[in-house]
Amino acid sequence: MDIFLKTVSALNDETRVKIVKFLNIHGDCCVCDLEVSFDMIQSRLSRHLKILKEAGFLKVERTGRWAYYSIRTPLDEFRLSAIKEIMTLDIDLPELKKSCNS
Amino acid sequence: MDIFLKTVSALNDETRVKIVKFLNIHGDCCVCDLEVSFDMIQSRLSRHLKILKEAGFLKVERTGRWAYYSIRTPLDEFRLSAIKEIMTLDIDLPELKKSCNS
DNA sequence: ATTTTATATCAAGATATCTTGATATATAAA
DNA sequence: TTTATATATCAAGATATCTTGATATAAAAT
Repeated sequence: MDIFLKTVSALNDETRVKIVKFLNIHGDCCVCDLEVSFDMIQSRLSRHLKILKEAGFLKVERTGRWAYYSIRTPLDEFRLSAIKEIMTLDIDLPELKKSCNS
Repeated sequence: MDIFLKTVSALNDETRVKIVKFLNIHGDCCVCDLEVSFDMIQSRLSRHLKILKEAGFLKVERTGRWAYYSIRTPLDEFRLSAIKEIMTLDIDLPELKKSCNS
């Protein structure tokens, strides 16, 4: 039950739904690129990424000072179906902007 | 987006997850039977049922003074996959107890 | 008509989540 | 070794959600 609720509550936020769709479209992104793309302060973004990661939607790979977040694979059927549903949503996503020297 | 968040936030509560699993196992139940089965005060139960109904998981049929809640059909793929996931969860459900004269 | 039964809704306190700004950590550059 | 950059975490206020108890509605029984 706890894992299910963690999974579901991770999806229960407009910002995180946008992040999931954005990463599913663009693949790996470092935090600073997401920061400028979404025009979001860093602490807020970092927190949302952590929640999505701990709910099993994202993985991180660290290289130097950068942390690259992406959709975790493989995903179980429920998370997959959630992402599939998110991809059908008519959401206004920002453009991908590159900011750092990664 | 709004509908998706409504759907997801309906699942974001242990009580409602239990109700969904219970109704999926037992079929139609009136509120008072759920009330005694779950040993839950009526206003609380009524609120959770409303949230699940408005999120598209449940339907109500009224007969006399009774309101029978059940899993709505047909369900779209995402809601179906959520219920499927809920059915796999190892949750302690109460016994079905009959209370009213329905 | 009055009372009882089943359900819904509302107000208010308790609890959880989100956002911001400040601070911590850790790698790389100077 | 000092400074700059990238990311993470924490504290506190703002906002949302949950629970309870009180009240409302509406059908059936008396």
